[in-house]
Amino acid sequence: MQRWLSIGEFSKVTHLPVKTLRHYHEVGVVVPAAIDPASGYRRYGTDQVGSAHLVRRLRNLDMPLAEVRTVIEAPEEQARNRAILSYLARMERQLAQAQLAVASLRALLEAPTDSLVVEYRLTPTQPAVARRAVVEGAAVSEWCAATYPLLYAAIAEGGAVPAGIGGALYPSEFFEKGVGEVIAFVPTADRLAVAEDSRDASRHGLVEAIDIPGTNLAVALHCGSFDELDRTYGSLGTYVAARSLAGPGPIREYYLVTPDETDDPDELRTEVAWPIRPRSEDQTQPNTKGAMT
Amino acid sequence: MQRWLSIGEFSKVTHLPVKTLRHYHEVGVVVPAAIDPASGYRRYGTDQVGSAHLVRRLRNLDMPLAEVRTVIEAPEEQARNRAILSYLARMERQLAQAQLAVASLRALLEAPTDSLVVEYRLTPTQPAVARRAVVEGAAVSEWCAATYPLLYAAIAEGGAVPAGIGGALYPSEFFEKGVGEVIAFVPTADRLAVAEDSRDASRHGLVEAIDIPGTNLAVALHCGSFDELDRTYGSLGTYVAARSLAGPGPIREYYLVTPDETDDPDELRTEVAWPIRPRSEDQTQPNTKGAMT
DNA sequence: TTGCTCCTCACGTCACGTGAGGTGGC
DNA sequence: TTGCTCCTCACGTCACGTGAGGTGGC
Repeated sequence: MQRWLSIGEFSKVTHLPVKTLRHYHEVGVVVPAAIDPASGYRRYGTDQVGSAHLVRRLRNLDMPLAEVRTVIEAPEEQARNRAILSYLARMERQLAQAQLAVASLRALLEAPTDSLVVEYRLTPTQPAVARRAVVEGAAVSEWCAATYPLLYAAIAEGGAVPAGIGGALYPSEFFEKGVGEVIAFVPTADRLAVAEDSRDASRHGLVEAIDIPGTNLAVALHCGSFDELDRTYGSLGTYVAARSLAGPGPIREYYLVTPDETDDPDELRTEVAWPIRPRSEDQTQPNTKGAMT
Repeated sequence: MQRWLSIGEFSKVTHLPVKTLRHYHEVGVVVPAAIDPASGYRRYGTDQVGSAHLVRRLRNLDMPLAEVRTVIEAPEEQARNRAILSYLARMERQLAQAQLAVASLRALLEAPTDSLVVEYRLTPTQPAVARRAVVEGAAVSEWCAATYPLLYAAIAEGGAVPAGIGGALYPSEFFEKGVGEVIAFVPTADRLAVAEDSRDASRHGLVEAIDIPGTNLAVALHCGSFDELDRTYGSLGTYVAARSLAGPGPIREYYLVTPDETDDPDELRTEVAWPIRPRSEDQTQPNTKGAMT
């Protein structure tokens, strides 16, 4: 009664194309129960159908094949289901992402280019608590959302209060390679000692006390979702480049109104700060405003 | 005042990695305004920033680069926006698809394998109106949704009424290659003459009058979403293979309760009919029932 | 002059898809 | 015996990513 299924039969009962099944065999995701030694024909067991259905669903959700393999090789059903459910959670976040991307595209098509107001600013060197990590472009808002609570907690633990707006440093590499070391920080009045403890305590949520170096900045205010930030980068970066103002150092963002404070993306306020080389005027008049339409 | 942007600067204002920009140059999606003849350095114009932003958003939505290129090369803004909006509509359908895939995976993990009731059936050759097309696996439900209204319209136009449940024929190739010629049909009492007219009238919604050949079938009822159909295929196909019953001809589906009749996917009813070779019992007792758990 | 930015070229990756050319099973 | 199914290579595709090795600009 126990019969094998040929690759064609298995294809029909799993809805996986034959070429795909051969590929899955090659990479070890769905391995036939037996191979006919004479003909080389693949023979699939009826008990492999359920597993193949699972593979098809996971691939429909774009789970990488390597990950699919570890899921279906998981010995206990518990671990397997946990892996799948965590991937589902990731997927659902990604779906929300895609919907934001659609909204962002709509916005780009409809919204006119805003007039740009650029402020020149000379920031002093400032102590801060900070956390750094090598982050991918797409993951940065998630990482920030996880980081700032840690920073505020570290400040509170140190018996201090924030001395300014929280921000982050993005090196050129972050944009040019799509991944780089990002430093999120919250300014403090003085160098915090407590932060050194938490540095030793845990390598994961590693919070440090550092100095954010002073520099000359060209600053523009971005109103709206982080997904739209490239537009302000475009306007400000073009403005800076057209005037040959660019200086060394990472680009900064200051988060004036954060997702913690509002649920409406339109109410978010972010300053984009482009490093510029010092100019003689800046020495005497550190806060100048220039406008462009 | 008009200045060029180097690839690094352009990368920062567009949030596109340098390697990606070079690739886009190579394939002609974002071509630098000028190339320094001495150094080979790419020079981007400030007016290219907006277009690059658009490219980034379209790629975030996984639009193929070739299509992105035609969009940004579209001379009139009208045509461009139409192309984008139609892609957005496609995307939103795909997002809905992905959410269904998540639901389908959840269902697979939670639902137990139902007991399978297999009915043997000998269908006579039957006249029908039909429409055929080479369809991809993923597009089939959409194609069917567009097709059945045409078929019912053709029957009404011919002054006839449907003589049975609508269905479709799926050749092995459809599953084994992932694409194949599908024939959707609605039975009629007699061969419809009018269908010949509509055949001449339009090559698009080409509706034909054909005979659906009689055959022996093993039939199982599928309750629920089309996305879950593979499970019934798995049970029924395994059942047929284990008993070496398989015969020639396409697999059929009969749509007893369709999405037109209910909005709840759980209420959908589809018969999956596997062609089997004739058996002596079937000659005398065409309708037998077998049950399996 | 040093270090940084930029260049090309060739190859790798991921998940298949596409023939070509040939053999086994009913 | 014929036609169908199945086999294995080898190469193609898509959208980049990854070095290697080298040069130009401030």
